[in-house]
Amino acid sequence: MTSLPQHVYETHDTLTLARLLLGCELVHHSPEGVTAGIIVETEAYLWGDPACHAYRKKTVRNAAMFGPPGTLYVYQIYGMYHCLNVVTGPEGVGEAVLIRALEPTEGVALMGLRRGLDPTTKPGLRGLCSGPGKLVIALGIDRQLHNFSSLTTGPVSIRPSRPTNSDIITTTRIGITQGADLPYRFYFRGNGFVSKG
DNA sequence: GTTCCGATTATCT
DNA sequence: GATAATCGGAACT
Repeated sequence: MTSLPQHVYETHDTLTLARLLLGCELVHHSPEGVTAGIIVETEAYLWGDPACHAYRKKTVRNAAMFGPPGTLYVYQIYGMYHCLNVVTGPEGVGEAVLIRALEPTEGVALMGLRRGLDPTTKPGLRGLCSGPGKLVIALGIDRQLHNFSSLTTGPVSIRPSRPTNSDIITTTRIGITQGADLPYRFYFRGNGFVSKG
């Protein structure tokens, strides 16, 4: 239950945290049970970065990004899915790390239930959390409940874990057109739970 | 006021 | 590989 202390979020910049969070375990203590997985893929969104939601101005949607580091930023994407971010950078500065994929460690059955996996066409453990929208569903993350939630005091937390692989690959980010050339995506080499690559 | 388009995914061909 | 599903900002008129 030893989760990352608040000062970890406060004393590292966004790009450092994007790499530091790899290998840590994202845990959600929900009423239905505990679900968790090791973070194996992240992306950084920085101040002044055209792909960052906080690039233009503070809105109702991106308000959580301007909160203190260690806050959750959950937003709806494509009108039907959600993405989970760890807010980074000083309060008032809109930066965050997008969690793109997890290697499931706890509550696998519950995750499968939430994903509505058909046993006959089950994608298996690998497809359970191998994408930002998928892991939000699998962990039971709800924007109403968890946007603005603190990773240090709330139901969703991050704790240090064994490094599944210390070999980190750096590439460009996925699914964006602005700032597409920036090397802000990080993932473990050879890890089968990464969304792509 | 209206149109366009995404930090995606499942389900086709 | 292509596309539908679906909605709130942003960028227009």
